[in-house]
Amino acid sequence: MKLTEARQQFISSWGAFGTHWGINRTMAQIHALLLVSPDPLTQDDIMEELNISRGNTNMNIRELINWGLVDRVLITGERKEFFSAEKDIWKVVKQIVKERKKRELEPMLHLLDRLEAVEGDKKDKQVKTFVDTISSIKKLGKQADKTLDSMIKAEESWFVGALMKVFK
Amino acid sequence: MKLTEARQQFISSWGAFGTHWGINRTMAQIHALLLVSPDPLTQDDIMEELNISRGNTNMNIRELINWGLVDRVLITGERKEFFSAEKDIWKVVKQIVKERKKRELEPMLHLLDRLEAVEGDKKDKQVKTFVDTISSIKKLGKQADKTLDSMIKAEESWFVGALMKVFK
DNA sequence: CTATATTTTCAATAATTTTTGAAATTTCGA
DNA sequence: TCGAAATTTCAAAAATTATTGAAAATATAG
Repeated sequence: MKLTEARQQFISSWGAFGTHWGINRTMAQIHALLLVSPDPLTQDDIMEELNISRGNTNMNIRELINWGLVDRVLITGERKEFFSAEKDIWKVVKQIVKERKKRELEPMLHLLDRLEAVEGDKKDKQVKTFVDTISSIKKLGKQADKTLDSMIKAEESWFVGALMKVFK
Repeated sequence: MKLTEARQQFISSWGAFGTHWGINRTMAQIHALLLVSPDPLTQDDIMEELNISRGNTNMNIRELINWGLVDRVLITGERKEFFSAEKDIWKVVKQIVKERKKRELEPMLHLLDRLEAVEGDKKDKQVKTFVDTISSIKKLGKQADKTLDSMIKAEESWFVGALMKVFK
């Protein structure tokens, strides 16, 4: 397979992959493009390569910057802004975990705290099932929260080596 | 907070949560409803409780059954089908991990295998960056794959206790 | 400061995904 | 086997989400 074709396949699959994870196709494609680009790209480079409009490109680049996955790069002598993606995949994963934990897991845990305190008699089957369900989700969620915190702090080499031993 | 309100909040939040994970709102809401229902429900119960159409209800129940999160339950003396959700949250998480691994991670790893074999001179910066990116994603992906395999086999009690020690 | 290049915004449009509801099919008791 | 109840299907409509493109805002060179 030729490089051009391989790049296209990667970009398109990364885009499709993203949609399964609540990330829009274009954002994932821009990310993929920057991942396989040795040098920083401008907005125009990205527009041209992916055949998307200026507005779309701009919005999604900014979103990637918000996620901490892409950086603005200043190149001396150039007026335009350049963009480059973090290439260390372990850092990328940790960054995504960190953001999603903050945006989704933590608010969910706070909600569960409030819901667990529902009024009513625990002998009522409805109440009991509700409280039991909420409690068990909360318990697992809190555990996941702690585990992810540790993961965010961990080194890849450590992760790759040590985790396998634990999970036997 | 009253039970009715708490249930509604849970169902609605679980639905919103799902949309961030590529699961449609209704499917997540049906799942939430079944999670907090002590007894199995019929399609009509679900339609009424969530105010959704018969077709929508039917399709999403079927999808939940495909995911292995909901079971058809036969109740003697009743003609209608009843549905109930797996209540053990650890089993639910393992089931979701198992399915997503099969549907998303594994195909992605196969693609990466093919893409890694791109033609071209590794001294070419474009080629080198491409291959390096693909390789590092593949490496982490394979590691995640193994780790998830072990997790799928693990007991919750073990997970909760032991994992924390590892992640310091 | 001015002119121009560049970036950002956002209302309108397009594309995609979800939902409906009625018709077709299947199931099962009598 | 028949007929009513239950389930499934799926084309059309609605809702949601993504994309465009042009105008506004901003930044910078001269």
